[in-house]
Amino acid sequence: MTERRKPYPFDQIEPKWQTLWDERCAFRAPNPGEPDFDPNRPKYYILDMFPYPSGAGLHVGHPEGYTATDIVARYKRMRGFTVLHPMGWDAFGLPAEQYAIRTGQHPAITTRENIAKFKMQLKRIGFSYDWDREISTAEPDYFRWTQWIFLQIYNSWFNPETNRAEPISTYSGADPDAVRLAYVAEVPVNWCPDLGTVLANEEVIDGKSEVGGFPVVKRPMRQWMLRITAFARRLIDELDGLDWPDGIKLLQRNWIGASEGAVVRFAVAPAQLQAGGTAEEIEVFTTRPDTLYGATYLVLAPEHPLVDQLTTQEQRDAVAAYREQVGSKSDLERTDLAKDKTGVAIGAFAINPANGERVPIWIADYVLMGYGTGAIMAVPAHDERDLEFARKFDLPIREVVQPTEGEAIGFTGDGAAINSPLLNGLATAEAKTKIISWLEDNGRGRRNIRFKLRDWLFSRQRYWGEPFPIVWREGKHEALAESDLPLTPPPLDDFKPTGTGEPPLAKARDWVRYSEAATRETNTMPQWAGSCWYYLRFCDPRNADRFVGAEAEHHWMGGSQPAGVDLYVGGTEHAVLHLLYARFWHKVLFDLGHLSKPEPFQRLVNQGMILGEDGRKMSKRWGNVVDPLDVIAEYGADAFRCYEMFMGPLEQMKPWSMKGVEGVSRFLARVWRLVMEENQAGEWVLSPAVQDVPLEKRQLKMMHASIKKVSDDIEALAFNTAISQMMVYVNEFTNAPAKPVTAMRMLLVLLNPFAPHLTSELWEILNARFPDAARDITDCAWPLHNPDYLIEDEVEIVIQVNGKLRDKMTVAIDAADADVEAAALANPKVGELIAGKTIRKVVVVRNKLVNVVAN
RNA sequence: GCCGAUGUGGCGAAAUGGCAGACGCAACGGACUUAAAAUCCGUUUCCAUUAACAUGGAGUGCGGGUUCGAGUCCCGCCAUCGGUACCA
Repeated sequence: MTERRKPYPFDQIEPKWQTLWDERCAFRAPNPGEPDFDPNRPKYYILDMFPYPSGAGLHVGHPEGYTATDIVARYKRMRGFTVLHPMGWDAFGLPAEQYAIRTGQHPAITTRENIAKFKMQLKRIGFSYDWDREISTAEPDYFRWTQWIFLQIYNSWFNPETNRAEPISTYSGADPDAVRLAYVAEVPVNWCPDLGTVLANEEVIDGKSEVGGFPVVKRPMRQWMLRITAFARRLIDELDGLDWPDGIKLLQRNWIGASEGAVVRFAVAPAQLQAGGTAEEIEVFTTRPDTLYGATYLVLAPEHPLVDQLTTQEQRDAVAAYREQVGSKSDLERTDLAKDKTGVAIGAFAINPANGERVPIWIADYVLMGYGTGAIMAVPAHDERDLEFARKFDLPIREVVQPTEGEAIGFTGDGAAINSPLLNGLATAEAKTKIISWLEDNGRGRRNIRFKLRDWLFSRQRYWGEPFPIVWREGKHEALAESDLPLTPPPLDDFKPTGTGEPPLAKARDWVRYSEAATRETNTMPQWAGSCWYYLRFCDPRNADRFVGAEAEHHWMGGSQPAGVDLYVGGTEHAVLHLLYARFWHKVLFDLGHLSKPEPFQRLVNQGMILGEDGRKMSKRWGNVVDPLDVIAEYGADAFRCYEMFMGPLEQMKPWSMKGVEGVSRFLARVWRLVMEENQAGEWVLSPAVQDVPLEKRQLKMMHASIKKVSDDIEALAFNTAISQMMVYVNEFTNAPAKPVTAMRMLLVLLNPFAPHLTSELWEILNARFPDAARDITDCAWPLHNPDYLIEDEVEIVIQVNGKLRDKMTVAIDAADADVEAAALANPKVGELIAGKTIRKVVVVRNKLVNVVAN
């Protein structure tokens, strides 16, 4: 097969300019204090979600967001901003470790190879990253500071008085370890017996391991936790000022899940207290304290600590059996299969504080230990789950809320209180307020807000991650000194899980032994750790003394806006976890005085997924993965970039189409041929049609309309319509006998952020013949449109009769409404249509239309 | 179940409440060519009427509503996709 002739010589142009940009460090962003730093230029920080460098390399989905940010970066530079546009690698992580387990290849080696491949691919697309700022989370120079930040968190606590993180030294209580933001707890983790390891939540799908599909069970283990729940309120409230999609804000709010309600204390019926038991009351959390009179039984989570004390002799065996049964259930069984309610009464009773009634206490696995107080008051008449449970076990159901219409039993909305002496007749909102006051006055409860958000399980039993800068001495943890950082993982030949749940680092006996009396922590941090603060390191990536220099941080992350990164683009898959974790770390560091602003990412945009040509998700399995390098080899990087943006709105999911790439490639070739032509020898030379001549009126209009449209569209990230406009621009000039050099230059400038190689080359060629402009197109200032050129003296307006289009006419711009109305009524078609009818109204919209209403 | 997004030609898509389908793909026709590719020009929502220029009607998932006028705003459905799931 002979190679098809290239529509224009992108295969020569693109490497040429990529090399030049590299040599000139064309996209270097100087920091304050550096010689070429210009304090008069405003800063603009444009960030991509950096990739995990997998073995498969990039597919065309990755560069979608990267292309969008690159266009904005190039555009903002031309608008006079100093743009920080960096790229790096989220280099710790499971796939490299799994690969190591299979092949014995050290993860550091595969990671290095994968990074090299990713970087080469990105460079071939012509992105304007400041490669001097490249970072990798797996390099000691980087993870040293990840460990340092962990120590900041470890050495802090959340002071509820000030609502801020503070150094642990300001805590006056007896046991600082009980309030640290990083703490150790025995918590249930995802234990996968077949893999012999603990899995992160994100590695568990439908109760089975992502790798291999083996069952996963909950098992309590000693784990490091981060106290993110202390920041729940702020993480919700401080979303308000951010320029994020509403859907993402909502997702985060729901994930954090604030519920307003009350804690109610139920006294345990005295005779029921067992020998040695001290529990006198049970705290429940409810969002419907107004239904207190309808609480006909209590349910505790099976793991609730009071269960042992409260269970009566007769019920011991049944309770033990039930707890055994629940404990052995996998997640899958407890959620998916176990929709059917189960539970067992423990024999004890409690007193409903509202009416003094004795109500039975049950345990059931539909009540979760991890939420609220791990105990509920069941109001079967007004809660679906309680109703189902009560019906199954024949427990009493009392209606206490009357809906405006319909059946009270099973009604969970707001209504009027009934059968509730203190509250009768009150609407739900008032009833809640009143009963809470009553509870508070009587010492039986208080107003309370609970969050769904759980503390962050921060340790992994893995090799390829940041080791904790912690040692254990006599069963107690203590921090390493900052001077001991970075703490590098030990070299290890055998990365396999131990099978016992003990981390692989435990195999490095010498490394683990810190001193005679102390041993190192052997857990490692999760992959999220490195990505929690990489945007900060980009501000000052080579700083050896601090995680980020104060001046650099202030410059790039400060400013007049509420937060630092001006534009952050990435996929929705990180809408919750990454963005929440990063905000949390940022707030801790902010509270401790290390940062200028409380929020990291001011403006967030999610790019939509690119599907395969068959409309399915791109995957090896379907064989529909497209490699950017293949596209670039055939059509060039500029066509690749433009097509990625021309496909449709950035946020939308859309399928790939090679035919579409071809179309965009034809457009770029037309741009090339506006300026170039082939001579007899088949060489491309500057076309003689390009002349220094004035523009015709309609050409001037086209030029200025395009400046306006392309500028507005880039600001709005509507790249597809910006490209459409440039296509129209090119079509306008394609058949013009002379191509005015002004118009050609203008087109190149507008197109430059999208197709930087092609436009750089043509700019250079034009400069050889018309040498009165900037030497390099990247030095050009972005143009401003002149609205005067967009004004017409005449305008075509639409004539409607009863809202239907009937005819058109041309009138003078801004013609008086009365004149337009008269002209419309004089129109023969209108006359025909309104014959015999009465004109009720004539609507005239200036320069748009006239609508005659008649019947 | 709950939350969110989306629904417009054969396809990707455009449209501050004011000419629905810009721009591109595909298809078809023409020019150039010995021929093809490439390039350039044109047609292309559907239905009906007409020899033809053309004319009429319908049309943005479905049903209502607001308005002189609705793809766009409001109410109620349906479908697809994504997230989440006993959170009291």
